[in-house]
Amino acid sequence: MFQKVLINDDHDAILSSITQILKSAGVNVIERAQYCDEAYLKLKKAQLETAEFDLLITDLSFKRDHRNANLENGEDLIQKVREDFPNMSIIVYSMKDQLQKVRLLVNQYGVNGYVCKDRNGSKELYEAIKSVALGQVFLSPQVDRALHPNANMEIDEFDIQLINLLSKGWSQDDISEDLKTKNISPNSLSTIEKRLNKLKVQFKANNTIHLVAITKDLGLI
Amino acid sequence: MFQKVLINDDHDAILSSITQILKSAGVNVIERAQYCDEAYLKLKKAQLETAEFDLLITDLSFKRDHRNANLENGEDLIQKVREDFPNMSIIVYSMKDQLQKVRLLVNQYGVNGYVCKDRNGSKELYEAIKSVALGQVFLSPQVDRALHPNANMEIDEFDIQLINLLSKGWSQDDISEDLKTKNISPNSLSTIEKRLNKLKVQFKANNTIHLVAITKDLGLI
DNA sequence: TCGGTGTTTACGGAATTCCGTAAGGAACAA
DNA sequence: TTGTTCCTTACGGAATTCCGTAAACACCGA
Repeated sequence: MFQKVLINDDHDAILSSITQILKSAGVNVIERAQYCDEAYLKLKKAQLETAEFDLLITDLSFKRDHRNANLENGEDLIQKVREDFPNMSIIVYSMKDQLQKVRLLVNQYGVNGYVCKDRNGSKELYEAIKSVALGQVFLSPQVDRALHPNANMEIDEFDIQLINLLSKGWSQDDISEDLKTKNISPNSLSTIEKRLNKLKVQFKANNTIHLVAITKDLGLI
Repeated sequence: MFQKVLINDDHDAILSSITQILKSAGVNVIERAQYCDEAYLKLKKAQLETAEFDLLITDLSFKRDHRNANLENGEDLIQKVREDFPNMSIIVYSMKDQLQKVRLLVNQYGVNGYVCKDRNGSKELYEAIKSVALGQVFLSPQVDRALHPNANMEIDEFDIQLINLLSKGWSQDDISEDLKTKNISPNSLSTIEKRLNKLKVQFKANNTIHLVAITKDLGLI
């Protein structure tokens, strides 16, 4: 079992809950953070004192407050942690259940577990901690199929970026021009329209506004 | 202090946390629900047994799952509870911190407290329970100004509904026609355009897509 | 090399949205 | 009553998006 664990979540209620779970799993040293910057500093400090953490449990979404944050969300933190502590285990404990996001975290950042904060979140987190301690990867059942890309729709980075820019107020023409200046292909207005049409069919969207709203709900952007 | 309290939240971790808080506030009888329908049934059952609850603490957002829900979210539940149990105290304990939503809940549904699940959510919930027990209305500091409408932008229910329908894929013309059949005024395409223009200025949106994306991020829709 | 397939690009007309101008009407104070 | 203000409605041209057709091009297996 893990010896020293850092938990990072902005809700005090969740921190208490995770602490309970860790204790019942047999973890002795538990530290808490409520900001990603704070979490990172604690990890660094432990490293200097050669008493490193061996597990990080973190949320993804953090509410901003008056402080200005360097690492704004869990994804930023995970990216940084993976650079500096490649051997540390990471479990994500989040409300998000978007396959896209899970896949990114597991495949790109190599997180070891992904648990959905949910009706049974506590129980699943307990299982995740035990599994990850044994060197396995744990995914909540709801997002398990994230890593089995078979049954999944084909939408690539270009599509995501497209919708993302639209949601930021860019016109289709803006996007086309921008891609041309950056020499990124495809970049024609025509292709952008075609891609959007494909996406509208896939997501059963009546128009572009609808498409953006749907994908926002899905957490794709 | 309250005698019998029902808590309703879909996260088991949060339920445990609230239970702890209630115990430390001196509440003896605590029941839990993880679905709005379940909560409503428990309230009704208690009424039949003439052992009514005197406080309901509920979340607003509930994840759907395989069950089909009658009451889909906390707002539905509160509306129903206010009809059937006009004297019951209600505290909302939610992630949402949108003034619009808070104002609606307090003014229209007469909820007695609104606590933001937050870095200090547990502490505030404890205070809220004590205040509401004394007959006061408690609002988290973050949303306190919701009831002081002075510094707030003027967006009415019509505006919200407008953006909401747009996000569901309706065209401006669709909306106009629908309003006409329902004899709701204003309903002209022209006014819809004008309202949208005003909103775009207010939210610094470049176009309608942008507007929908922004208001979705703000939780207005 | 030759089709077949799929993607990118171009183009044009239809539909919709955008945006300014202006008239009609209700509320209100002088 | 009159004038002011605010909201609603109407209209028209410009801009943008929507949608179908079709050509250009790359990739790949036969």
